[in-house]
Amino acid sequence: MPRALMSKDEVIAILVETFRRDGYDGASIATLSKATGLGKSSLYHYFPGGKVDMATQVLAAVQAWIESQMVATLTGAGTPRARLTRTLALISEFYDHGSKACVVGHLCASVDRRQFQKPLDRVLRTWIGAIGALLEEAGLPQRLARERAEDAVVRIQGALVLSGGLGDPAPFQRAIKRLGTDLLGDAPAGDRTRPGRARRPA
Amino acid sequence: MPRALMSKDEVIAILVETFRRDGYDGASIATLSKATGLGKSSLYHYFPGGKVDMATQVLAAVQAWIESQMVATLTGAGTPRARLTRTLALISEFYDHGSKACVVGHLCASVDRRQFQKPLDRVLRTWIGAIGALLEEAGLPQRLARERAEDAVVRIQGALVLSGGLGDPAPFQRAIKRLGTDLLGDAPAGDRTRPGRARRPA
DNA sequence: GTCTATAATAGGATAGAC
DNA sequence: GTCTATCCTATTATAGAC
Repeated sequence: MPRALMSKDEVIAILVETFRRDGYDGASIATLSKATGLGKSSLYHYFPGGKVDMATQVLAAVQAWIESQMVATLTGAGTPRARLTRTLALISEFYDHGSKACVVGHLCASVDRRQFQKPLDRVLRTWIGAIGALLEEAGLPQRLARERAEDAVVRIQGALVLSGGLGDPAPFQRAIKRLGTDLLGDAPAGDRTRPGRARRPA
Repeated sequence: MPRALMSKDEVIAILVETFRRDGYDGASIATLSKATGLGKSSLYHYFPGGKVDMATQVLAAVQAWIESQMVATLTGAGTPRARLTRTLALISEFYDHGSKACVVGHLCASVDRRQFQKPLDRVLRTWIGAIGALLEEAGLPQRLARERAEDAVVRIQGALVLSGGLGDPAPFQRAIKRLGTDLLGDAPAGDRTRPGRARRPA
């Protein structure tokens, strides 16, 4: 029996890249076969459930990435402000500064989304929760922290949609910049509670 | 020769609904045929260029809708604040308060998006421009008005992605609420310049 | 674990009758 | 303008050899 040409993790990494480029509905088995360099049968060996199975395992990989990389950055050394800045840089890097789409966003919009609803839910809630925890640690009341964390993910997803549609990464880059100034502001989004502060953190 | 069963506008309206439900890549000609009640050949009569043609004409319809309905609301009677509130209500209604996706967002993420890049660009820029014009009229400096208008569209798109992924309209509803308090705030998003104001407009 | 081959279906698009 | 019938390709998925 032939040895594996690549690890399953490597296969999944290529699936992520292909799904984020073509979308879930836009990527066919043939596309994914070419991208991975594996024949269709090899793909079905790894993912007996076909595309739904692939999406499920892709989501598990994203879940693991968030729980390691992103959480590590959010809970690492330095002030909350510094950690937030590093997290935004990590996120920006992850999306190639706005020129690559989000696999999670594509899965959210896919026809089959209900078939992997649970892991999709989990990824989104983990992501929002991780950012929310940092904001709370930074002193924001829980309710506000959670709301702003949701807003952060909303803006990242929306900015990627806009940048994708315009074929221009600038909207994404502006959104990341805005998050750097908005998330740790001392007032609820929309409420203004303190006098003139420049946008630079302390 | 048989008479038209429905006007082209009616056909396009059904295409919009089908694309927003299944996505552009997720909707097949057969799907669209069933949804409209027209045979494939009838669809190709209206849209000789197939799905790309459909998307182009759908975008033209959205363009017309924004230039009439949305602009009418944004430039109608009342204070900028009142008009913004009415516009957000209009938008919320349009997305069925978060339970229906955005056809423009789906087109932004589609594989064929470059084939209707121009009308897609135009719709997005018109949309952002219309909101920006109101914010400017309300007294915001042009640069800030344009940035916040972009942020508004970003947040609407992102919230629809999130609500779609979670199967829960609540994130969208919260995003609309946040826009009601954020867009006309007297400081740049992220800057805080005035003391304690409640979120209710004057 | 990987491949080629193949089945069965769904997809996009067209022809031609009415 | 609409339909049925059809074409051809692509697609999903499986079978079976190695």
